Amino acid sequence: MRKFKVPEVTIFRLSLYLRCLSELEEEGVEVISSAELGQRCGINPAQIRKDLAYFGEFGTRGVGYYVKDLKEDIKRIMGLDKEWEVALVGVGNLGRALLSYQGFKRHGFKISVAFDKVVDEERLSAMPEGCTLYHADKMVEVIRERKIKLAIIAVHFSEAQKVADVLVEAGIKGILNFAPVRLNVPKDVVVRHIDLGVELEMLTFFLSARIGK
Amino acid sequence: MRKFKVPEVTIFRLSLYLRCLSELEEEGVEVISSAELGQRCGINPAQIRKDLAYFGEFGTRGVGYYVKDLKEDIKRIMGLDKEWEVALVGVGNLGRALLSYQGFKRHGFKISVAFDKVVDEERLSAMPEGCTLYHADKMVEVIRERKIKLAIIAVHFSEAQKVADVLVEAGIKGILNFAPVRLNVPKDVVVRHIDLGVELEMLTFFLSARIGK
DNA sequence: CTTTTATTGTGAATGTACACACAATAAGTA
DNA sequence: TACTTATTGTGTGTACATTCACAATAAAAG
Ligand SMILES: NC(=O)c1ccc[n+]([C@@H]2O[C@H](COP(=O)([O-])OP(=O)(O)OC[C@H]3O[C@@H](n4cnc5c(N)ncnc54)[C@H](O)[C@@H]3O)[C@@H](O)[C@H]2O)c1
Ligand SMILES: NC(=O)c1ccc[n+]([C@@H]2O[C@H](COP(=O)([O-])OP(=O)(O)OC[C@H]3O[C@@H](n4cnc5c(N)ncnc54)[C@H](O)[C@@H]3O)[C@@H](O)[C@H]2O)c1
Repeated sequence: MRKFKVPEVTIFRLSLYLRCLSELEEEGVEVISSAELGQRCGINPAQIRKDLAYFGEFGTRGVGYYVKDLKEDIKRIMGLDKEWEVALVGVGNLGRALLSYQGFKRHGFKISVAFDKVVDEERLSAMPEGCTLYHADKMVEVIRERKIKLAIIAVHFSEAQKVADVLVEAGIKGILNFAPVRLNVPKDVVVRHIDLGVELEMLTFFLSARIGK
Repeated sequence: MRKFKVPEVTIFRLSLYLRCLSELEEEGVEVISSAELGQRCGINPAQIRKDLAYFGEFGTRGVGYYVKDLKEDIKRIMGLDKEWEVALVGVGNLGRALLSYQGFKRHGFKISVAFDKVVDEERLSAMPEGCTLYHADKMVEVIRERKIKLAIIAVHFSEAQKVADVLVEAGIKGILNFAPVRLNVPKDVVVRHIDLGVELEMLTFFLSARIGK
């Protein structure tokens, strides 16, 4: 599909461009130059053009980019031209917050199944419309059956690797992991870590360096 | 303080090394080579040595690094040799999950005050021991009084920039932002964004690219 | 149809990060 | 003390990412 290797930061930025384009569309802007777009999302215009160039030519010289078209193009590039079902594992404090998060929908994601090793009234009552809670034993069966490819891990860190292994067995290909552990998975499975400890520590580094300077 | 510019990824990795060293210490390992440490956290040994070299010489040639010492050194480098108080703004679904998160303590962070524009029984009952909930109007006053420098933003995205402005006024120097908005702050304030939408979209890109290939 | 204008797409230059490979050196051993 | 061994700290080359700068070109104006 792709001819050349695309840097990971480029994908990250495409996602930013997409959000920005959605906002522009809502504001009724129809055409935008890389210069203006760059201003809005704090990125060098040449960078934007280079990023897009990995995937083709989307602009019109002398004019700029048609907001609606570029948005559709980036969505297609990122595989966002369809809805993605997501499986959530771990319906604890964090899991319940994620279940109630409305932001996923806007991006085209839907948590349609959740798993926990405890299935009680407290957890069942946290399930929103259109999402079913299963016991963790059902993971492989349900995920295979529904052909779900994306999962979120929100269990205690001591369980995270075990859960990841089961998810891989069930055919999951992308994992968003909130547990503070680097997961070990086959290389056809992509993992992204969200690590609050690390993020806060990076903040204190910059603060200390600044104050100490 | 620092002579040369340190890359951001280096800081990120220091935090990983730190976690790994804590684990090693618990396992009773006293000395470790960059080769072994690299193996454990999936990073090239030369990279580890380069990262450390930004800040001095911590190892012993022919031997390796003393786990306890290196851990203390990295903690000091990152400003983690003291406890940091953190202010949380927004005690909604996400905010409550964060309040109940035990992981912060291990890193030396403590959410000691929380703010919301709604102060009701539901939110008050979510406050753990040692953390007080105030009305959002009190932000500047309380944060100044307690000299808090770190804050977490967990309010609706439409409120995030306003909240950030108030936090800056109150003297906050580091912000962890969960709202899907790029915050505008003075350049002596550091912001880290946690953006679930972007993370999930990056996953779908890699999945689509792989499936389409 | 030709000229002007604006803005893309991209080669080349610069800057940054990574990995290799080895000299420097500390500790252990004879 | 001299020799051996292990492993760090770092100079150097390579790969990757960003920015600059401009030729290519589409649309608008004359
Ligand atoms: N709470 C937060 O704000 C927060 C923030 C960042 C990271 N995290 C991380 O997210 C993870 C979850 O945090 P939490 O606060 O929700 O914890 P929690 O203890 O409230 O919830 C964990 C849930 O996972 C379930 N579980 C445990 N093992 C399981 C298994 N093998 N299979 C299925 N379900 C299982 C438990 O029954 C529980 O419902 C932890 O690793 C934590 O470090 C939490
Ligand atoms: N819920 C999640 O799992 C999740 C995940 C990722 C990101 N986010 C983001 O985190 C933010 C919070 O999400 P949530 O689900 O907790 O929303 P929420 O609506 O449950 O909570 C928001 C809270 O902020 C308070 N608030 C609003 N404006 C305020 C202000 N100006 N000052 C003080 N308090 C204010 C509200 O009273 C409410 O208690 C959102 O921006 C969301 O996009 C949430």
